[in-house]
Amino acid sequence: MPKVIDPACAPHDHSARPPATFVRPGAIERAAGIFRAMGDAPRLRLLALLGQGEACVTEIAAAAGDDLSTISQRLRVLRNEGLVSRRRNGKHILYGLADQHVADLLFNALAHASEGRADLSRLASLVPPTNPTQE
Amino acid sequence: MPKVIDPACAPHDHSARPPATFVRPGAIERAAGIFRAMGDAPRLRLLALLGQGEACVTEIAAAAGDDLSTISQRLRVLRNEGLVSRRRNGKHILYGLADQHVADLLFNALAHASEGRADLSRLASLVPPTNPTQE
DNA sequence: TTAATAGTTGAACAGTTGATCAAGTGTCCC
DNA sequence: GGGACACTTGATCAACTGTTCAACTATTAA
Repeated sequence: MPKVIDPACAPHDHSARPPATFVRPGAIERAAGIFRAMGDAPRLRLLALLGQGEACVTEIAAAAGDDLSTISQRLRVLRNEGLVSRRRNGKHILYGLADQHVADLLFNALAHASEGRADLSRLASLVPPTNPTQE
Repeated sequence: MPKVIDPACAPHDHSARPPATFVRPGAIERAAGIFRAMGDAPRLRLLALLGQGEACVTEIAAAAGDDLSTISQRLRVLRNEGLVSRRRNGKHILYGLADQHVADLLFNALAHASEGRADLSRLASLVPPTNPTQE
């Protein structure tokens, strides 16, 4: 039997550790908000769609097979966390990913989610290296 | 007033777009699960703590000022999504970040959350380039 | 102005989730 | 074995979240 070197909670000291507030508390809360907004499959699918380019609400609703109102509510959540951009074009309102950071986050997560069982090269097309929201 | 070039939903065609299933559906669901697990401030703070190195439950509970049971429940959620590693050391169970991917995700999110108003150099110490769970 | 299209917002309801407590398992030491 | 310590698990309950429906605002075209 492998004897444990230290009887207690060995290699690290039990009390001489810097407090959890190593990173400013506000950042944690904001990051959690961002994750919470992305932590819903329909909403994440919506973001993935926007990763392919801008789209108006009607278009998104058609692609998702959902109600306009439902899509609008989902977009509101994403917008509240600053994850999507919004601009008007006539009668339509075009949504897109807010910035490259969001695209990176999305890509990273999908890469992790597909780890070891899907070819990541397919994911690359989701978020091209150039800015997805060209203007 | 700037006249709109196209009367309808201009620059992109309204129906000639590949379906949202550009990335396999399972990956979206898993990624959403990961985000959901990280989308809670106490849980994210816990992950940030583990980013500094392994820790046992008692230690985490002390740092967070929370109940053992509460911490255990939070760890269960994170473990269900494969975000943390677990190994026994005598009476204690040491938790850590599951892999570098999780660390990257964490770092990326905190970087985005602090965008433009905090120096990111501080965050770098949270997730060192070397693997945080040395064995 | 009126009608039609496009989207947002508020309320209500069902489903989910997180904290807490009590009871359980596993490991160490005597 | 027995007791102490270190967790885990199941149940309960309050709080939150997502969807739906109805009513509302905004833009365009006639």
